[in-house]
Amino acid sequence: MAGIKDLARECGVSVATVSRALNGHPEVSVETRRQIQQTAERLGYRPSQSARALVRGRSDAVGVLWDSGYETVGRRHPFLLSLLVGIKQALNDAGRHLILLNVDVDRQGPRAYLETAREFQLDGVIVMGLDGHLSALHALFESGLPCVAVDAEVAGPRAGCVTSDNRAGAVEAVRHLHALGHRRIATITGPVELMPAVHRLEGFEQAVGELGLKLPDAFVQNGDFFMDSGYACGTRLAKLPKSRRPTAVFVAGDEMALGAMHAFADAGLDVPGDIAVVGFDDIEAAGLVRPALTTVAQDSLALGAAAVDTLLAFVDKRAVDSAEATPPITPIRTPTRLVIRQSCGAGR
Amino acid sequence: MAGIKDLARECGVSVATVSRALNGHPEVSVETRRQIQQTAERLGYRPSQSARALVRGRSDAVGVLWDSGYETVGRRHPFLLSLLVGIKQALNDAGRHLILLNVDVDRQGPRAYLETAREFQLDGVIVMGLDGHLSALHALFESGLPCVAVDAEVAGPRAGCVTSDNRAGAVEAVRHLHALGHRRIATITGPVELMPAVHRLEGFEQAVGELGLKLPDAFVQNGDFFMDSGYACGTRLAKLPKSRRPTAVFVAGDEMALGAMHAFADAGLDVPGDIAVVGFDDIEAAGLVRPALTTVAQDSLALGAAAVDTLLAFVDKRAVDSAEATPPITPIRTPTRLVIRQSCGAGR
DNA sequence: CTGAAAGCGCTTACAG
DNA sequence: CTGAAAGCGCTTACAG
Repeated sequence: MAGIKDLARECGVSVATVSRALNGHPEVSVETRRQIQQTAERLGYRPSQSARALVRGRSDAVGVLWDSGYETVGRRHPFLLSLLVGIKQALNDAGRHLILLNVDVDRQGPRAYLETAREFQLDGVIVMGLDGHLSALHALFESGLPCVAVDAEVAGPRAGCVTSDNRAGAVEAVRHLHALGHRRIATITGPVELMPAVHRLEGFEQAVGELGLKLPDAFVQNGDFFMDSGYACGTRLAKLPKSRRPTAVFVAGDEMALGAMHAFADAGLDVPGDIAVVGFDDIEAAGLVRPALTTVAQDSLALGAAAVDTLLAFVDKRAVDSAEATPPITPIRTPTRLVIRQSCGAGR
Repeated sequence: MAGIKDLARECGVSVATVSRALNGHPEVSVETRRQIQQTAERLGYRPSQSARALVRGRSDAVGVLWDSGYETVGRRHPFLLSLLVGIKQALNDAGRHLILLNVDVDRQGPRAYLETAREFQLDGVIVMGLDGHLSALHALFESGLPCVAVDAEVAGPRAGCVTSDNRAGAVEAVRHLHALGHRRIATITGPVELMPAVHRLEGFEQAVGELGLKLPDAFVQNGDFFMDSGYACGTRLAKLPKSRRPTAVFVAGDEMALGAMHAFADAGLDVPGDIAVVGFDDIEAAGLVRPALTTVAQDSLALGAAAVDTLLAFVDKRAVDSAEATPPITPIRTPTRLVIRQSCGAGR
């Protein structure tokens, strides 16, 4: 309610001095600053964010772009929601708020993301749960507005990417299965157009190669990260004659892993007795099912923090030489952690 | 990039006319409006939200307040995240964006919620996952700023409350168990200071009473909505001598229900053979465990929509007679739906 | 139906 | 160290 004028009058100084005092400018005398701060506290004064953003040309707010596709089926992708919590926490620590953008590219045209960001004078945008290849995103990344994509490769003058270390996570999972004695290890992949799915598959193949294991074609089944596809892939694996059936499966996502476990149960296979299962993500359900799912946990808090740190680094680095060629972006990689439960036969 | 001046120059009209045309004022000639709209489209013009908010005194944005307590353990409360999706969808339909507020009452003082809302000139605030008794919330609700709490009773001149019909949901669950032949039905409650927990317990007691069932003290076990408490309560029920043990349990939250199911398994009891279980919420894991959990589903999309509708109704009704006594608020109730799976012994 | 002008609440050169 | 003034990009009475 109280504006800067009221505060200035109350303190007997000009609005300029109030502004300086509250924004930490060094020229203000200690005494004056203290009085202004106290009075501001007493009156419950808060500067109008609109006025501030208008005059400064920036809002100190960060936008989060979040695929409507996943939204509609919200509960289907619990990892994204955990990630949102991680992002929010990190933004909180940075003293910023978060705007959840509602952008409909189909209706508002291909520049909608960028236009919306400008409309709010956002400091930057974090993109999650979106396929990085979308042309509408290109306009955003190439605009020079700071942006960070989670789990998607992007290019642009002030664009970055953060992701879990999916390759290393997959390698660790396979090695774990190998250490438990498994030699016939299959995988169920995510959709191969998505970066995390690709990296998890690469890690799987790398580890299998390094360990000198055979990899028949049937051992690579393609899913889409959702449970039903895991069930379908699991059914196909279960149908293999016993001598050619894997004794363990690395599944690139927990929801698919749970689907596969159901398929195995329905096919009369015991998990982990007949077939061991390791998932990826560590969604809540992983710890709630029985046998509990061994899985490669993503650290959503760390990932959110990495996204925010990366973004704010771009924000600070305003004076980028925009003529300079955009370098290929190396994604920041957050470590994963193997959570051993029962589905691999090791825990208890 | 392009401001209203550029657009005005391009169209050969004044900025006032541009503003009117784009804001749908009726005085603008059809021809002029069309030209302005097309040019705006072509230039990718978007009005500055800051300038707009500053001059209009409102931002067209809605804030969401979300307890940091739950955040820290984010994954622990999947229902809140589903609800957030519901809210976002509804706000999307209303053409508004959503600001996720980061407010630290401990650090910023008891008026922090309200001050933050004013700072952003929010149209209103939706509060979720917070105990409505917090004194810091009182200041918010009583301020006259439109606000809606989900699952908490509140009072204030422009304050509302939405919730699932927890009583009816509980009644339906108990009747379902009764129809399956159960006569010894216990419950595991949520924390009794929270409205949903209270209503679910009331619904349970009401149904048990109407059906003429006995309710020994041991049949009401108090949990806290989290899994471990469900396990503890389940263990206590399992330890009852068989003749005094319930044959069915209505659990006021899915996470506790899953905990209870584990307790029963560990005690050598078969679900649903020895004891049937019905949960509440329908979190993702409910459909992923085996036996799959029968549960009273909350409709998070409908609940989010109800919250937004209620809030926007307050926003439109600016001219409230603030002298008028604040009426007790009747919460809007969203219907629940019993999802029958295997844990109650009915499905398959 | 349209334009010129005031003003929303701030921040920031520019003087002193 | 402080103040008077300009200006950020809009909307809206007020005239015409």
